[in-house]
Amino acid sequence: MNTKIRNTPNIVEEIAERTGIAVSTVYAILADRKSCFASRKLKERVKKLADELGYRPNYIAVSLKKGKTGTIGLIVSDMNAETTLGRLENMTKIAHKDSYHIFVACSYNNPDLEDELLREFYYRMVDGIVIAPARFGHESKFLSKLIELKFPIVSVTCIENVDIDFVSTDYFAGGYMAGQHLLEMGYTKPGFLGPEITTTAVKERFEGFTKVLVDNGYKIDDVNVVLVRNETNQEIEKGSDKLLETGVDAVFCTNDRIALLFMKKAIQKGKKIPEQMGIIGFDDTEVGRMSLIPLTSIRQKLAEATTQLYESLKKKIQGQNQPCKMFIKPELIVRESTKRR
Amino acid sequence: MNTKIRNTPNIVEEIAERTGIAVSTVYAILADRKSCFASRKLKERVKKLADELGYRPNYIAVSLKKGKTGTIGLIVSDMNAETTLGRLENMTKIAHKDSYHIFVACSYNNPDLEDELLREFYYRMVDGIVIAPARFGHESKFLSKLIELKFPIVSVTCIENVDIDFVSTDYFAGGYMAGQHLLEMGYTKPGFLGPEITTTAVKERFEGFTKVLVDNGYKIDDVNVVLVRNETNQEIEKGSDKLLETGVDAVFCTNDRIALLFMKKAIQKGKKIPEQMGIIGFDDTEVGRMSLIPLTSIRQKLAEATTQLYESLKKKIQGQNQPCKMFIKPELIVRESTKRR
DNA sequence: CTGAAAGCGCTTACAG
DNA sequence: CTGAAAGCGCTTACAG
Repeated sequence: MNTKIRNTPNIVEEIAERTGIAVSTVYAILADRKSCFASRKLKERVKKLADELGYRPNYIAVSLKKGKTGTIGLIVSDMNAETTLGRLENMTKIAHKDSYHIFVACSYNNPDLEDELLREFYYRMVDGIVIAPARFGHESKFLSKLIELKFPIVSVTCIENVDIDFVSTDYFAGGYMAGQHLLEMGYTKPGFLGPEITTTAVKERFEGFTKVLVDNGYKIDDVNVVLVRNETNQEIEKGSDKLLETGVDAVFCTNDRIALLFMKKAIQKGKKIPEQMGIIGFDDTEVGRMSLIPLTSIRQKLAEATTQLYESLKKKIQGQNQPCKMFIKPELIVRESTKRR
Repeated sequence: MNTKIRNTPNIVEEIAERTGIAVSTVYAILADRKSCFASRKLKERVKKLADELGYRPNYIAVSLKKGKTGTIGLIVSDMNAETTLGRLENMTKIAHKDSYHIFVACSYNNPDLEDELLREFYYRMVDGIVIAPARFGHESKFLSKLIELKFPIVSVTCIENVDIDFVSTDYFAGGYMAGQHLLEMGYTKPGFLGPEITTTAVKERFEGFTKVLVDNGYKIDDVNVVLVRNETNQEIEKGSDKLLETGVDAVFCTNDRIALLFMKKAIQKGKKIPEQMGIIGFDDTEVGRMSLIPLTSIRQKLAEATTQLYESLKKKIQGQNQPCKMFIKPELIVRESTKRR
């Protein structure tokens, strides 16, 4: 009975045969095991043969033996945002130092797909998972199950009703900073433009923004707010028109793209920027930086957040499960679009 | 002698014990093997137990057995470009349909790091590799070795002196289309702005561009060309000034970012766009689309290219090694920055 | 139809 | 110091 169906010729066996030593000795030599006292000459011969025959240690076999795959799964929620690429870059860079490799998959904000991806990563035996959660519908059963199993998993945002560790941008602080900056620049009728408030990240931007206005003597009713149904250009442009009609002299938009579309509309209506209209976005993306009138924005500290997140995940993988719920304040990047003074 | 050091309790063994059947029968049931004629009741009991005990098939063990890991390594050359994210998105999406998962790593255009990443992917037993090659210095020994070994690997660009299969944008055609468009719009003094020509992708853009001008009666010497040392804002702005001084009335830039920086300079110098100055970029990125004066550009057909590349790779993984060297024509996207007529 | 056995390519503990 | 053996968790071919 020979059930041996090799995918490749076994090079280690061949080396053992050719040199007349045991297979396990070959392994010992190739792994530079210190308890291996083969002669220097023999060691060299083995290594040379290995090189000639194109030997590569089978990482899969090692993984099976060690119970660790040296692999981290990253689930992002969309593939458009510059922040996604930033997170990915930071994560691969940091993790590579510890010889981790990164699987990437995207949920497209679809909770069902997210659930499936979590399952797949889990079955593929990744050592840990970093998730940028889908925006809606987090009754994800599998996510809860992973947490219950104490599987190493961390999130880039806080998830409502789910006890997951996270390192998130402090969106409330971001909204507060945006509003404060507009007031400091001397604008007196600040407005808000964004999508309907269905996510915590947007809700907190909004609440931070209104908070600073209230702190400065505004009444909530005095603040002009336009929420658009979705973030298509068309909807945003309609929303911009609507907000412009209210007579605002400054606006905080929930992201840079929305801010730039608003800017275009404002200019079309004859507004001078920043003199007659201050505009501030969120995320500090290249579109804002490259704009003919460079955009003031709130920058998330992605590198710092990713590092913290990674360290937390690494500890979990190593079996130390310290809770980690952390918010990181973003920073204000002042550019032309708000420089009234 | 007990060398059994489990990482986890073996759930399959436990199920076998509890139900009084053999381990291999449990596997047969869990895999829904058709040659398995256990009673329906037994099957259900086994599956329920598996569920309760949190059984997951160990993908690593399966991989070891099958000699395939269901994994593709993607090496990108930088983490800034929108095209990188586009490729990544397309690749994960397509590959996921065949249950492949994607490892992502970045060479940062560093050939040594690229070499290392190729090695790592190879050792990690990925089934295939997709590479966006580092821009310079392709004497990469390991890449050549992989090709020699007929390891499944494909590239997003043609690599000089390396016999690798690829699906690339036809940059020459792109340059040609750009020049043709400027002429058709009635511009008469077209110029070129880009980095020093050290890569094929830039060289071909340039050659396509000059070709169409020559085809239309221009002499090479009549074409104003400014090449900048590197792509920092500062260098590009200096280059823009220099090109503006030559009296060009239109310019083809090797990418959208350069085009927008040039646009800003041209506007500062009082040029009306597109009336007095036509500007065309490359890559059709969001910065160009979102610009106050939307940018005409050349769009790479990334989705199509990635699909072709994936299909070629898949065949290689399956053992059919058909050569695949393919150029895909990009498309012209006309926006405001060249609409003179 | 069921189940014991061999094997995927390694590592580890241990007998000689 | 070397090497045979057992095991990681699965699958496959085959004996009963």
